[in-house]
Amino acid sequence: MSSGKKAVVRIKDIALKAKVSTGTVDRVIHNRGRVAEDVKERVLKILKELNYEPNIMARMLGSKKQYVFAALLPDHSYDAFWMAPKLGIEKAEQDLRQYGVSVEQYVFNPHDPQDYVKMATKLTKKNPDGILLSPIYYNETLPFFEKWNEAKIPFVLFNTQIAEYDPLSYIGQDSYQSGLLAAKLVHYGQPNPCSILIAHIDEEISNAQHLVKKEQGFRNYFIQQNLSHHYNIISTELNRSSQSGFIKKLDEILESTLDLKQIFVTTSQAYDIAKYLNQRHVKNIKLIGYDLIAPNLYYLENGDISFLINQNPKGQGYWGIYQLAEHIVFKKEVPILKYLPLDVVTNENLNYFRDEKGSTFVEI
Amino acid sequence: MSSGKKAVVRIKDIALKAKVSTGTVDRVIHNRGRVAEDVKERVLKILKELNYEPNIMARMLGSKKQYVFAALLPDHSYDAFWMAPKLGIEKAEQDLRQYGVSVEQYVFNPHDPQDYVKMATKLTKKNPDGILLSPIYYNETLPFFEKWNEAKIPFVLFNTQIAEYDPLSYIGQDSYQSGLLAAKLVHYGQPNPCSILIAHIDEEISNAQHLVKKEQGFRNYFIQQNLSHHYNIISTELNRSSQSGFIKKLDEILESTLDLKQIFVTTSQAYDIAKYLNQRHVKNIKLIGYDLIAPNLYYLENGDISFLINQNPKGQGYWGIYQLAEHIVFKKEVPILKYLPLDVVTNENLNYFRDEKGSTFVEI
DNA sequence: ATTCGTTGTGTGTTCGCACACATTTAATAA
DNA sequence: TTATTAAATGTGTGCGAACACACAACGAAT
Repeated sequence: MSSGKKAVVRIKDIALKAKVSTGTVDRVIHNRGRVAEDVKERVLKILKELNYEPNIMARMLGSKKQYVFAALLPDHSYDAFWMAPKLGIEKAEQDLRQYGVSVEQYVFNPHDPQDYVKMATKLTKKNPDGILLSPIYYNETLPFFEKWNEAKIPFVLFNTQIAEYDPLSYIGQDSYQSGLLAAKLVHYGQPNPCSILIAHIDEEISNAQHLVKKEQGFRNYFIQQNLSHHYNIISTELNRSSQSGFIKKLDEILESTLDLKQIFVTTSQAYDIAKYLNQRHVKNIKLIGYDLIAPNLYYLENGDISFLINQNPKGQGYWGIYQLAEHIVFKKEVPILKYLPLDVVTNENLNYFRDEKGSTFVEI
Repeated sequence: MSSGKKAVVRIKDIALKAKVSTGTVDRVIHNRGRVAEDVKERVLKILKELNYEPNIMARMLGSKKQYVFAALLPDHSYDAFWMAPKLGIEKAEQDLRQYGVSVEQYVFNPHDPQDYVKMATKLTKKNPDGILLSPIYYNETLPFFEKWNEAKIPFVLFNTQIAEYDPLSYIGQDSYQSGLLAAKLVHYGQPNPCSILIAHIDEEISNAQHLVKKEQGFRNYFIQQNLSHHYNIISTELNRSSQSGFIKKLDEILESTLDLKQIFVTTSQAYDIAKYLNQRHVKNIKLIGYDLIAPNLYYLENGDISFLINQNPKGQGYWGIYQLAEHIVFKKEVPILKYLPLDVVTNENLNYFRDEKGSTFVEI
């Protein structure tokens, strides 16, 4: 049952009780100095005694302070995955507009580290109040972390984690755990011995730590379940830059692996495997992939992809900006790590994860 | 790139553009009358044109209005499921406290319709500003809907839907769709012909429309996929009031259905089936159930339950109160129907749905 | 003795909205 | 015509915090 009529304490009440003016109380609260030591003590004591909490509405109202956040993220025209974070960022911007928050987006070509550096430099020059970024280039990112730390600009990472140079927080998925989850789904759908393919598409595995973790999680599931001998797990890196090379490599794998029953695609390109399997009229291989982008949804709906694991990319963008605001605008504490849930999406529950009416799901 | 310094539109701006005073604009906005028709039109047009949105901070600041909401829900000591909505309600209350919102909880014994009526009556006497309830008794609820409609108290339903007597909104899951989802999971894990059991536990199917819908969805999946001939789907109602009767009935089913491979429990008592299967040392039957309550999690973790479908009960409570506030406090429009996502939960992604640190997932 | 600077303190204004109150305009009755 | 009233519109104030500014007191330097 809720508590009664808890009289709200105002600065005025504090001032009255301490026999000073509101200005003095204000100076004490904000530690602006110019208050006699004994008076300060007295006010501080009463502040704590009456459990004063500032009225956020009033605080926000008065100050016309504008906060400019910067978001550094890949251009979605190169990879549709990045559309969703962008939408999340824009939704957060809209929700926070009345608190004086605006977000400037700095978009780079995800295949060009130099462009990444260029945009990061440009962003830094603007000296924003907070930064949200997906640091897909490790080495190129570190110097900026140093700069931002020096300039005391808090930054939040999403989608890709770099633990060094403490960010304000990281928002994204737990890649290892998501590998475990994929393995569970594979195992559940394929209890009998067979071969399983892990496919990394269009990414240099040496440069993409999160894919390595996915694979580790996937393989470890079977080890933990004492099923290593049941399954023959192979992994490959595919590259779509050459369409014929892509197909040839898959042809080779299918020819040499007759009992292949499942393919786990660690990136968002499961649809390209589905397309290939369709072309080759292969029917008995099941597919699990990532991300609810349009081409994936097409194959999910007609059953060629069994499951998609949703990384909630829109939530990542939204929550990233929101975390910045929580810290900078509302001056609240924020968790350093914010893992978003691993959503198992099938044709049957797709509608609730799909971004139709501009809604998405995030943590409260 | 984000839009520039879009100056926020104030009543003053509207007034200026419409060549009237702020008072007139105010009257138009709040529909207080006493405005000439043509002026009203003009202001309305500009309002829409400039996309005016009231500044919530300023609005809240001025009025020290207190809102009291009432929540009518079953006592969680009878059924652990109801703990989560309660937590959600309390979290929403906390989040909304600074807008003057408080929530009074009216808790009833879910096995006693009279207690339900008693608490509903008590609640109604308090004349709250809004009501959130789970109307588990259809007939007993209708008269209250009428009363509340007369008294113009908006009410929001959660978990159980009653479409008549339009509520402000309904928050919960789509039972039919969730049956479809369960069927998909069953089918995926059991591609070969077998028998499947649908078990309704501790509920009169005649009095629980949502269970019927779950079964319909489940069965229709196989019909839609042209798999009816592959699977022998049987359903049963079990009652735990007699432990021996419960076991005897299950014994009979298992004896007479040798190829039983999957059991779909439509209620939150999958753990009791898991317990039974353990006692009988049955290993090759897979289980799918609902709700992340402790005993279910136990069996999910040790693998006896394959999947749990999460109904996001905490989110239902949270969002229910939040909807009321959106409508009553913030005077925004709210969707009549709010389906929460159907979460597929396994041991591998459980942690993100579990309510550990007081967090839960809801739509933004 | 005056001027200055420093420290401590109080006052007044602003933010956008809601609502009470004041004033103007138009319509109608005497 | 003027008085009376209703309708239409304008003005003013408070909400609580933040912050600019005013001002008093006092010692030090000129």
